[in-house]
Amino acid sequence: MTTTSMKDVAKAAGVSVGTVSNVLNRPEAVAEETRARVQAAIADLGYVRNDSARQLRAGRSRTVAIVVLDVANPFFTDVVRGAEPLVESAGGVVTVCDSGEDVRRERRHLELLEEQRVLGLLITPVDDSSASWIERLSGHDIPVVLVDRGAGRHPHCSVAVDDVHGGRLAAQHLVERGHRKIAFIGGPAAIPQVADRLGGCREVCEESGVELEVFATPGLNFQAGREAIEQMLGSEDRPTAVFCANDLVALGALQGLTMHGVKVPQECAIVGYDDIDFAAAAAVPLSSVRQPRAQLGRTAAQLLFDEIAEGRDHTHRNVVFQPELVARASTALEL
Amino acid sequence: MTTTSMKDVAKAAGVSVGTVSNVLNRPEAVAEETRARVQAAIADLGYVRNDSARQLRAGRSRTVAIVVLDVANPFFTDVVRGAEPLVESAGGVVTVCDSGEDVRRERRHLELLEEQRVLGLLITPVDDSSASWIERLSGHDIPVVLVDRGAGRHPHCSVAVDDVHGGRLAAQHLVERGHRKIAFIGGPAAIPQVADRLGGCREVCEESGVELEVFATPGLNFQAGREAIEQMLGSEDRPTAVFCANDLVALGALQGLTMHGVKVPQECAIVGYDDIDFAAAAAVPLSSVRQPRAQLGRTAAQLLFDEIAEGRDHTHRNVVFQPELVARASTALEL
DNA sequence: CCGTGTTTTTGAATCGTTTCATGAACGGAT
DNA sequence: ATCCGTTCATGAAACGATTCAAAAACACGG
Repeated sequence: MTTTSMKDVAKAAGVSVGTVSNVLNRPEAVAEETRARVQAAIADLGYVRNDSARQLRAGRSRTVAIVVLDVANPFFTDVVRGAEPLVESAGGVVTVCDSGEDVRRERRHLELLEEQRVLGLLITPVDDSSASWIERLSGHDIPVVLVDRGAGRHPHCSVAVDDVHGGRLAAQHLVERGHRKIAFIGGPAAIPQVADRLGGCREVCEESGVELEVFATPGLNFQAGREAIEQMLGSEDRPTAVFCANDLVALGALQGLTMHGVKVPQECAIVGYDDIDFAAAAAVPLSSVRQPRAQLGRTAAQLLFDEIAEGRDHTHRNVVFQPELVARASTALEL
Repeated sequence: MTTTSMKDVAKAAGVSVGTVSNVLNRPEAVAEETRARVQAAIADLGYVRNDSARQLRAGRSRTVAIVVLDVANPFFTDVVRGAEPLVESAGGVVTVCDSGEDVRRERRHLELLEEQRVLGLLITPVDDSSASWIERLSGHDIPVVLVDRGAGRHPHCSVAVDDVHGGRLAAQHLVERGHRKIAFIGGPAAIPQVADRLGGCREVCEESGVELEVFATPGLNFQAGREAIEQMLGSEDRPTAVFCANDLVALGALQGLTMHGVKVPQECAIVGYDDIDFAAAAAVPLSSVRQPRAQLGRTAAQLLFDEIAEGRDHTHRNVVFQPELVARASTALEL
């Protein structure tokens, strides 16, 4: 009843454990006839390799962990999809961890991943407070690549999109459309992406003398967008356009506005961020700032394996992509 | 440079490894003063437990694996979200594997999970061909719970939703709305959920003499929905309503119809399946068959831990939930 | 039949924990 | 001083694979 080990297989095939191991790992190094005998024994006993033992010996697992802010956000699933093929073709396995924008959850994951001696880590940190934890991992020889986030002066590779520029694009677009009062919806402000997008937006507003009102949300999801709209509709001198920190928030905002009979874009325009697939399929197709999601993931994985390969004499690289604005109905000029 | 182990900690603290282990696992069993000394050494050396060694000794990992058809489908992320709290409160960890509706990918995951000696498995199998593989795992003492899928006569616990009934609900709704020719969009037909939903739909159509045309798709995503519409619009005597195997397909279909200037619901009604959050926020809010997603996940995890706890004398349970139809604009009667 | 070179196989050492039987240390009662 | 009961600490034996130096088996020319 207890699980069968290599020893059992060895006994059944009348060989030593070393030979069984060879059949599994370097079949070409064992004689045709022996190999067959061992393989028969394996099939017979239903033997399955024990990965813990393997890893213990190897000192490292084959797992690449990706820690994201929200697995339910299509943006991140696309990033993961971009990274997977590369990892798998390198013989690795991907494991996805959801921090849920919560520093404590993130830390729990990091602790666990370190105990598991993962091969590498791709992470979109919740905020700057994670920095020391992350450095701890890379200090323990676990290469780390920051995703959707510049490394700043942190000692890591990174793949990011210029969020300040993205924020500018969105704001410029709205200003060009003639809006004189804009709302920004998003939060928590500690999330760097949020801060940067807002920052870019604010720059443009100041440059062009447009009023900006900020509605902070506790998270970047559907729900948050809807609630922020409730708040916004309460205020007098309502903004004529909203820029949302991501598309989920924007979809929530859109639904909130629609529920209150506010016409989009005639009475209130919307710009989102990420250009997830659902954006184009929304009630009113959303204008959005597009990021190269899959490429973000692919490049991150690439940097990770480069770092692993180069070992000691590796120099960190920081790749920055430029976002672009996709204009759709939610910011169309009134007909 | 090499990782520090318990031995190093023991030496630094001037105790034996057994004691260090005790500090970590049963701190109350070691004297106050010693404990402090060991903990200081741990912090000093930056010691991190090696999980592989732990698992090797324990013979089991603490990981509960969830294998889903598509991580990007909000239906599944909600199921996962439902399961997570229970698993974590039991001291476990969740790992999500995406089979992408591909039997081969699914099998690769299963092989790996078996090698990892996971604590348990929650799986939505791609189709029936997985059955023998899955039984192999449970034969090796890894409890398995089927998710969103009845166990039939397979020896497992299961949590499912009555898809045949769901299909009936959708069709009935459309028939009541006066439609005389309905299209079903979805596939591959080998996926049981697809077959059942179509089956229920077909029953109702036959009972009420309504014509049914089936458009098979290679997958259950956005893209598939859009392509099926291209095909449907080509045919003469076009159906006046479509029932889609899930909401992603429905959203794709909606976009396809809109792009071709076909008005929803006036010229073509749509019913989706799953009632994901995006359904209500779609261009035309989607009518959909709702499943208790989170509860599905929660119950599955519950059954899994029950099985683990009961051990030898466990009897498999099969829970079936009933779906309900949520009517929205996409099937509203013409105004 | 021997020596030499090549191909296979062996088996002990190792990875880092946890567990557990054993022993040490100590206090208090006799 | 001795004995007993607690409370703590010890260290060796697993767990199951991989690795590698060394032994065994074989081939073949002389």
